[in-house]
Amino acid sequence: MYSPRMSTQEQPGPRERPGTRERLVRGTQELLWERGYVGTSPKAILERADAGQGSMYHHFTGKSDLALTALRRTVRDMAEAAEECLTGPGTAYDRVAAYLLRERQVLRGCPVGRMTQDREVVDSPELRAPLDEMFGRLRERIAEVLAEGQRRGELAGGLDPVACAATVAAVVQGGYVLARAADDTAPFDAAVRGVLSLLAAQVLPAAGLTG
Amino acid sequence: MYSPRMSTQEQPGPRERPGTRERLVRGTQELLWERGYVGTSPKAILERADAGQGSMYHHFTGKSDLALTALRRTVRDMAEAAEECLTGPGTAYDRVAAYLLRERQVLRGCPVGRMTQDREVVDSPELRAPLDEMFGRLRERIAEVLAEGQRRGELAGGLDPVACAATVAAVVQGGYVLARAADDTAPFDAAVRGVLSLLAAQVLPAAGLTG
DNA sequence: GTCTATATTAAGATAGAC
DNA sequence: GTCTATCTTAATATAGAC
Repeated sequence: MYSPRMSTQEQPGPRERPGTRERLVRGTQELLWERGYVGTSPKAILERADAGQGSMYHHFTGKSDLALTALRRTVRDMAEAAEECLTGPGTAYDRVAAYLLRERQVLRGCPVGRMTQDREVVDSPELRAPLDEMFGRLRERIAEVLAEGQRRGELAGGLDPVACAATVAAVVQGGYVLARAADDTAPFDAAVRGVLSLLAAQVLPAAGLTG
Repeated sequence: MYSPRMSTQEQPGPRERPGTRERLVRGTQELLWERGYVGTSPKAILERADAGQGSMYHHFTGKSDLALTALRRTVRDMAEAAEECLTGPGTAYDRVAAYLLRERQVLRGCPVGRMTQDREVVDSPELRAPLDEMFGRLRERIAEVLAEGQRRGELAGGLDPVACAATVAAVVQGGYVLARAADDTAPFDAAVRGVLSLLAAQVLPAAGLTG
């Protein structure tokens, strides 16, 4: 029974038009990023996905169900991008810097962080869970990288990996806020530059020159 | 012609019930904080202010006009609170620490920063202006405090006051995001602790012991 | 200045045909 | 699986009485 439709795990390449369900998810991802949960109406989703009312309520129980699916997808994508920076080559400082300096659409804000400003999202344990897990995991990974840097003698022993990991994650999220308020990426870049200079002061001299 | 009504600059004490206009502004401040701009309906405002439709459209041209008034008020209040910390006693580090550690309702988020996630706010030059001015002024003031600390020999000369000021402001705004995602104030506190420890490493030893 | 209608559009979901 | 009604409630604003 061949079918051109892909499974529910559909991940088509850019060449062919995705199925209706996939278009609904992707359209919702975009709209949640642009307008948040309250600002995203089923009507707007259907228009963007080029689908009818019936399709949405066939594949999902309603707006919150669809939003949950979209949010999980977005979180997965963001977590992968962060992990790539943090597992890259170089010292602990290099890897944290790679995360801080990675390409971002700063004025559009963070697709995940944005959701924390939505009452209906944070008030729903199900919708908040993906956010919680992503930011929790992110802070853990940064803390691990920093702690590893200490063990390798790259970073000062006095540095608190858990606290500084939260600082690094907060600088990114807060940088988005400052940039959007200014309608200018400069505050984001300045905030990143500032925390990097403070971290650089924790880098021990000549640690790698023994090899 | 005596009238019990106060002027348009009404600032009544806590004892007497404010006028209708004032109740509308305060109710809108609360709702914008809780639900953002899109999530705040005229109906909800009127219920909270215990006013009728007519009152709102008598005092204001509509939702955006009332929101602008409320937003300006909120911004003014926040700016005053920040300024109080930054002009307080002690070293530059002490004053920045006072700002970072001041009492906040972390899980409710920042009433000003929250607005940057609202499409209709950042897309409106008029509504975005108060946010822009407040965060711009905040970063300026922190930068001034840090630069003054350098001149006084309290802080390392290598520190970049403008960049680090953005970092400090971003840590607060990002701390809110992380805390709301976790439904726990711990990430906020950790982020503040982290940036304070990094700043403490920039404090020059024994600067004040010469007196 | 404040109130109660009223109007218009959208949000969010359901029913049932195809 | 998808479509087009249809439904109910809310958002936002106007009109005009008091």
